[in-house]
Amino acid sequence: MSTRRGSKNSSSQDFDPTPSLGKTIQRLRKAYNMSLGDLSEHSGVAKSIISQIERNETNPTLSTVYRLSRALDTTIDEVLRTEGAALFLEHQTKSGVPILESQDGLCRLAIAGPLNLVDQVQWYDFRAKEGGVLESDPHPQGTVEHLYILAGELDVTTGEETRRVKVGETLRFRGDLPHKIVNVGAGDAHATMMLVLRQLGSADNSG
Amino acid sequence: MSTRRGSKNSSSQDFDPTPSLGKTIQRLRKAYNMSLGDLSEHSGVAKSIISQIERNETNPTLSTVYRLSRALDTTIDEVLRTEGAALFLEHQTKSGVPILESQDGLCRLAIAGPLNLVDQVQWYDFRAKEGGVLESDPHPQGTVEHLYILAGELDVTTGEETRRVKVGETLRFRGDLPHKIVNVGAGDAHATMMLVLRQLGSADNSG
DNA sequence: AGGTGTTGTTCGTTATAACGAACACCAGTT
DNA sequence: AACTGGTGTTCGTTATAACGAACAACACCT
Repeated sequence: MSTRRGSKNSSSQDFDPTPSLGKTIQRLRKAYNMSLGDLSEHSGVAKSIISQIERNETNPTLSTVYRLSRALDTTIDEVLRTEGAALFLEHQTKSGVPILESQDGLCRLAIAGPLNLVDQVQWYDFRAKEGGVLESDPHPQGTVEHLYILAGELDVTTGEETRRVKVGETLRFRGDLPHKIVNVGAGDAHATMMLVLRQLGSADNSG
Repeated sequence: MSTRRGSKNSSSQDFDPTPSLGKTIQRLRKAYNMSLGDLSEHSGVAKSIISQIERNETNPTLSTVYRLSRALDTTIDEVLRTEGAALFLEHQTKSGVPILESQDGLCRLAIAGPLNLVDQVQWYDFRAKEGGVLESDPHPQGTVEHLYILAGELDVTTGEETRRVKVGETLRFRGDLPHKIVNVGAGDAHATMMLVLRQLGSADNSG
């Protein structure tokens, strides 16, 4: 009944406490556009360990998970939460920040802006492979979305209207409606996306 | 103290990831009336380790925390949740099972019945030191509470009415009202308490 | 092509989490 | 009082989580 005796590949006896942990860490890391080295430096955890954790090859310590969680701006229990695997789009949250990522790798939306501004403005790096589609649920009322195309060609549909945008162009549209972005160009598409949230109080950023 | 050997910058990121973990584990263990040995056997974790975890003298592995969580009929999530320390009564939940315990040790309500019947009947071992008071919020509509006194003398107040019960007596009263049990005897009091929940559908124990 | 910087992985070493057995402690019993 | 069965703690050993450095795989330059 030894749990740890030969546990290398003995994944049968006591099944993985958190089968999704590795995947979750990796998803968050990528969503923040961090390399293993970045995350290592930022969290204080050796990158070799992070690599192993992501591949579920080790059985991390609480302190390790904790440090990673902090570096990823979330909490231990968020990270450990065994959420059902996402189908196409999944969105993590914590402070309401959507981190979108397509499972098949067609699209990725990575957080680019500073985390502490998350309540006012959210700033993403959007990349889509050929044919990639990103569908978004409506953001909060009053949200305005800006899209600046760095590469490729996109169709943006918001509400009933569709617009085509190319490299160098900027599109500004309502983010509080369901919207969809399709990479209609020949290769990869790349854009900077900014969400400006409606300011409610406006006086709340002290301290 | 240090998380590990000379860590990068052992400044702020080093504080205990889960200062409450040890306390939580211990509280749950005691609430289930388990000894370290019992929990060890039930969870597969060495009792020496459990002891150290409870005293926050080690930095457990996820798998360890996981096994403990399972044995305590809860999830890693619940166990790690940094809840504010309880004042007088605190109640853990998971499946709705109240585990009541007085911080100062005057009263303790320990789960006695099998966990899988938790939806139909909850069965506790109640102990109170001299002067101990247990106040309960109302249980779900239709709940009937039974109290069988094993030792001591208690005053039970439910709604507006108060009854005094002594050794050997049984009291049956509505549990869906706020109620209070006071140890009015000279020494410790001891009773078996059973909550019979109102059966709603009765067809829901498949899984 | 051959650097050059990046990525993630592998590898040997060290610190330590987990283990089991021995220990100390206390309450009940004879 | 000594004994007994239970509690929680300690102690030496073993397996391994975490580490850093060396490695490999890939892209991007010049």
